[in-house]
Amino acid sequence: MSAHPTLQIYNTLTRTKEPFRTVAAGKVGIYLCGPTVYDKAHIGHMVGPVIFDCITRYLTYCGYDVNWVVNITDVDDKLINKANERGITMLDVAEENIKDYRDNLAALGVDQISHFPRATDCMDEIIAFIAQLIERGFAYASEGDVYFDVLKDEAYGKLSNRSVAETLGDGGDQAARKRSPADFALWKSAKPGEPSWESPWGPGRPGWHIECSAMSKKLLGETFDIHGGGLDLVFPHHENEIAQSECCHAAPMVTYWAHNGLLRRDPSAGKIGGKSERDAGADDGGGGKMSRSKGAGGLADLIKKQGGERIRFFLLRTHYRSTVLFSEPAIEEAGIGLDSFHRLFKRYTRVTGKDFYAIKPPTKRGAAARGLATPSYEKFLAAMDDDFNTGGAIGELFELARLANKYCDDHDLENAGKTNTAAVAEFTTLLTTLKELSNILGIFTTAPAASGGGELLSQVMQVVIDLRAESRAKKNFAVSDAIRDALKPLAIAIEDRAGGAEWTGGGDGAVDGVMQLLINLRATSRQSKDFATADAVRNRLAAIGVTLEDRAGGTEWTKA
RNA sequence: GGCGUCGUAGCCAAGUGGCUAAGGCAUCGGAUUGCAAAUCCGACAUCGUGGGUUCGACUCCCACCGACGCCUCCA
Repeated sequence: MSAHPTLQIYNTLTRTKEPFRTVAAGKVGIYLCGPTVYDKAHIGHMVGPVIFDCITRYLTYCGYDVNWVVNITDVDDKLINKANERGITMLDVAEENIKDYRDNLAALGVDQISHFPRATDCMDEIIAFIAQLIERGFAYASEGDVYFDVLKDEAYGKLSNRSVAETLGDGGDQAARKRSPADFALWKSAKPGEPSWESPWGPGRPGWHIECSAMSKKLLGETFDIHGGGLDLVFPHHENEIAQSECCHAAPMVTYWAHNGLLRRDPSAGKIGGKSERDAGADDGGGGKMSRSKGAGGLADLIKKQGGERIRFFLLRTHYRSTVLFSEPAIEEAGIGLDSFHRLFKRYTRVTGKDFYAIKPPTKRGAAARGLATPSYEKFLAAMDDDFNTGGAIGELFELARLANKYCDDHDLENAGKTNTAAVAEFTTLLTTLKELSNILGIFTTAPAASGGGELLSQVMQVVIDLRAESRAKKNFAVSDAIRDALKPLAIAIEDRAGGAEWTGGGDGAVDGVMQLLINLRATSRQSKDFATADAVRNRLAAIGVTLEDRAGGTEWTKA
């Protein structure tokens, strides 16, 4: 596959959208700055991985061979401090948080990463890189530290659009060792008791920026295609990376610098994990701010509560360069939209007897007969071509869902139209295209986890649905409606269909609730001398291994 | 202060120098349903304010107001 000229990518370096071209034909190298693993991840750490996962999927779909690297910074002051606080090693701190990070990525469906290098695994490359910078006159050793000589780099400041004069701070604690306050550390000498590595300049550890230059060179080469990260990394991190790599190689480091927007919790609270949160100190519960401790540990819990697909979908609704206001109600709202797709997938099964998640759509961009889906298909790709506009692309997914539902309605595919093979084929094409496009976004890749409550709930619900169907057949709507109403507080919804009722929802405690509903139904039936219904309840529960025992204080149920 | 980003309906959010400014949530009608749910159809925006450029701007330029980011660690 050759270049893809219709794709435009916004480049921070030029502050414009540019046509996409690659360093090597057909190949794309991507480097995304990953986390410093001194603590648990927060949702803001997922923005980059999710969008780059989509970018990788899309470029792969367009025929490129993508190599995507996400680094892990596992040596740093904060890790050392955290290890000391907790009385464990820096390595322990890193391992714990890397696991958390990777679990979170997996839950959000981020599975396209090719390499996951850790700074501590690349010490040789880092030291060699620093040595080369010294040799070429862009860095100098000073009292066991090594600094990058910013004044030697004429291009310094080009990414963040500032002059060296503007970057001059007070030089920090190590100012006395620097030639210029703007110089930054490539190697930091070890203080007593700190983890350290041997180097030509004495024992120490790498500065923050050098690992990315060394690791990207190792895995992607001196010049590669896309470098990503949060907008907050533009300066100083990425500016310094460019300085290091381009001075060392005398070649461009990256073609496109792509920075994602940051998450905020509240319109006035600043970015998540940002300054306003750190300054807030103890959690005062006010202002909608998320304290660092709460925010830092919250992602795994949030995923558990909301589900990874919802969070991914929520993040993808907005263009990646925008600021996103994050809140749980907003995620839940996104989930409501998602549910309408899940219902359509069940409808597909009712019509065709097949599983939506088992559909194998085309995996490469190209001409295929897409029938009624064609306009939306083209708009979807046009949106992705325009700087990976996932928000616009998702709009087309909803459009496809609407078309599919309408087609199903118009052709009565769940009933009489089921045998209309041409119509079913057209309907299938709509769903296949929906699968093809949602694969690019990495959503709807696997069926949602079964409702909480497990197998017993499914069995008991079947009993409830059967009983209700019989009531309806006898026009005994008082009973059938009472059942449906009683399920509502348990977060279980019933939908009546031509082929029988379907239920969704439930969760922890739902089994008890449903059982109580049946027990109550049996009691009221007995009161109204409807012994047929009362006995049916007991007998059918017995058939699934549940026995009812009437006691003085009420009826109890047990599962064999 | 310097350098940037942004301001589209009740909320979220695409997009365009000129036909009806996507889509989602919510709300209100209608079809359908025993009643619901689901689904479909329909209603719901003079695009922050004020100027300018233009035959024509929400889209380009300037100013102002407001929000946010970076300039120190940060995805």
